[in-house]
Order: sequence, then structure tokens, then C-alpha cells
Amino acid sequence: MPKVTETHKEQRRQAILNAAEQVFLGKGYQLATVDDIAVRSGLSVGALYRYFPSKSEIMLTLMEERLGRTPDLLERLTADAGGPWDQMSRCVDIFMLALRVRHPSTGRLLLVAWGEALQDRVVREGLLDRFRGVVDYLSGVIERGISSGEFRPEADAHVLASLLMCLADGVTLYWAANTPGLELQAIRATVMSMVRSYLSVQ
Amino acid sequence: MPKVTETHKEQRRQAILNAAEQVFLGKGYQLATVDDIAVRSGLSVGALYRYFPSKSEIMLTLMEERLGRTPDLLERLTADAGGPWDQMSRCVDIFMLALRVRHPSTGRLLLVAWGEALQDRVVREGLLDRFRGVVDYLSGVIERGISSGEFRPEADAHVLASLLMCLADGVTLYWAANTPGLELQAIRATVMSMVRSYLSVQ
DNA sequence: TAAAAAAATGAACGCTCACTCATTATACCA
DNA sequence: TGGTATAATGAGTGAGCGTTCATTTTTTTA
Repeated sequence: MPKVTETHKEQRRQAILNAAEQVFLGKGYQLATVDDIAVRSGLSVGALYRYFPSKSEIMLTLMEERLGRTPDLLERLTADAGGPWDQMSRCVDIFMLALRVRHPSTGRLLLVAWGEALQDRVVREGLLDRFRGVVDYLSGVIERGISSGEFRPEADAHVLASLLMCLADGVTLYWAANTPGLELQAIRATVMSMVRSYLSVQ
Repeated sequence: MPKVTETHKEQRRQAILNAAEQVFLGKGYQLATVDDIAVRSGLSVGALYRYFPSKSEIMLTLMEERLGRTPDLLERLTADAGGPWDQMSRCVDIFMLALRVRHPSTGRLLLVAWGEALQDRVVREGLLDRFRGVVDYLSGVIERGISSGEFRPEADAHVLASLLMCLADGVTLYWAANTPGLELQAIRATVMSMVRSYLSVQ
């Protein structure tokens, strides 16, 4: 029996996911055909269906594995920060700039996901989970800053966190749509300056 | 000849657009069928095609007539403001709250539009036009505030305007997706507070 | 090396849906 | 009221695409 190794099967799976991501980013979920994905991953349609039961399952897996981990990623990259201020500024930096530079496809995948959100309940819930995850983490950071006396006690952690999340995704979408005149650097600096003045004691 | 009156024809046209908007908001553009739209507008498919040459043209018309006018609307609603501060605060209010309450479908239509942006060049360009229109108007408001000495001269009008636009649309999208725990009132207040401290002289 | 089991193939199927067009209904005019 | 030009109808068409499955290829074991 050619019961091929587990890693080989995992490689195929990832190849399919990579191909699907490329195709989805190129023409969107609806216009992408299973054939497109198969060709790009170097497999036949039939083989592809041995790894994923349907086209939509491919999309959902992409969301889980490449978008849903945003909260974890944010946490990992900012956990070793020197304190609330440093942590805050790194969060803003990652969300407004670093992710665009280092993982550009993530931003475009977000655009694809929003495109499907209206028609697919599961995609929508995936986006909302991601929202909740990020907001919870940011809220925690802000609350710790308040507790330690470094942030203004009247600040509303949850509201500021939601606001930043909405802003980050808004920027990401327009960035992913190639909006002319969208200066990520300048936006990041301005956001940080506003957050600083909002959170500063007095 | 029953050369029906021009207003009658316009009524039919609007009926189709209204029906299409309802259907699109309900299941998204791709899942909506021309039949859905026809049934909801009380016409047959054939009749519908006497008013619009294709399904996508209906979508584009909706975008132009119900989303593309956002800059004009913003201008009309804030032109009579008492000064830059009042104008700024009204812009924020309209974008973060009033539009959601008074014209809820506009926000949801934005979600539909973003859904098509990736697959349809014209839709994408419509969104970018709207972005440019709003940003230009907001930039003007800020620049006037700087000129009159009421806003801090170091403030970057274009960057702040882009930032607010991204934030507004980010909030709108999550609102349109029924995100739990998204408090528009509180977000508006916090944004305004941040903008105030950012633009204040000193 | 032969047999067996898993993996891969891709033509075919069936379904959906945007769009068409021959036909019918309707509103206006003389 | 009859004639006519426009409006409306909706069954039909054809193309596209997700999914299946009978067949072939490949890999491993005995």
C-alpha cells in the first residue's frame, strides 16, 4: 500500500491552500474555480477533493489558519514589551504597518473574507471571532496600563480597543484595494500620537 | 402608442433598484438572482432587462446613486456649521452614528460593495472615488481650521482625513456585520475626544 | 517481482442562473 | 373603438462550474 507519509500529505494540503490563496486573491472567491485551484497546485480536481470536501471548506480553512490566528500573532509579537506604552505602540505598529509589509497576503485575504461575509455565515463568524480576539487582547493591554497608573483611569479600554480594531481593518481594506495616497507610515504615526494624548494621565 | 410617461418609467426603475438593494443586502450580490430582483420588484425578468442591461449594471447604478453621493451628503449636512470645530464634530457624528441610524441600508450596501470590490474593477473604483471624495472634503475642513488658527498648524490634514475615513468604514463594516459589543455612541465620543486633543493648539 | 491498496486522473453529470425572444397584454391616439 | 407602437411575459437556451466516479497510475509490502 502506498500509504504515503503523513508529511507528504500535509505538503499537498498546504500546496492546495497556497494555490487557493493565490487564486482567491487574484479574482475573489466567487470567480475562482476549483479547476483554477487544482491547476495552480499541480493536482487534478479529483485529487483535490481527496483533501477538501468542498470549495467553501478550502476558504474556511484558509480563514482559520491564516486569518484567525491574528490575535495569537499579536500577542506573541508584543508579549515581551517593556511596559504598557511600549506594548501599545507595538500593537499599533504591527496592525498599521508591519503586517502590510511582512505578510501582505493576510491583508488581501481579509478583503476576500469580507467579500464572503455577507453570503456565508461561517465566514462572518470567523471575522467576528477574530475581532473579539484582538479586542480582548488590546483591552487587556489598556487595562493593565490603567491599573499600573500609566494610562488615564477614565479611558474606556473596550471602546478604544474596538476603535483601533475597526481602524486597522479599515486601513487594511483600503490598502488591499490599492487606494492611491494612503500613507501607512504617516497614518501609524498619527494614530500613535492620538492614542498617546488620549491615554496620557492628565 | 402606450409610450408611458417618463415619471412612470422612473418609478419602475426605482422599484427595481429598491428591490435589488433589498435582495443584495439579504444574500449578497453573488447569491442574489435576477429572478429574485424581478419578483421583488413585481416585474418579470424580461421587463427588468428593458431597464437594465445586466445584473452588474444594477449593482453599479446602486453604488453610484446610493453610495457615491456620500461626499455630497456630508457636505450638505455640515456646510452650515458654525466653524471648523463644529464642522469637524458634525462630520464625525454623521459618519460614526447618524448614518447608521438614519440610513442603515447605506452601511450594509457598503458591505455588499466591498464584497464585490475584488472581483469587479468598476465597483472597486467606485469605492476609491468615494474615498477620495470624502477625504478631499475632510481635508478641506481641517485645512480651513488650520488657516484660521483654530487647529494646530503641524496637523497633517490629508493623513487625518484618510485615517478618519478608514475608521468610519471599518466601523461601518463591523456594524453591518452585526458585531456584538460595538457601541457606536461610545466610539463616536472617543474619536471626537481624540481628534480634539490632536487638533487643539498646544 | 507480483499483488494490493492507496492516490490521482479527468471526462461526464447535473444544476444553477444570466440572459433572450416569440408571444401576449396594455395604453394611447385618431 | 380599432389600430399601433410600446411594454411586459416567462419558458427556453446555453454556458459555467462544483462535484462525482470509473479508470489508470503509483507506491509499498510480501
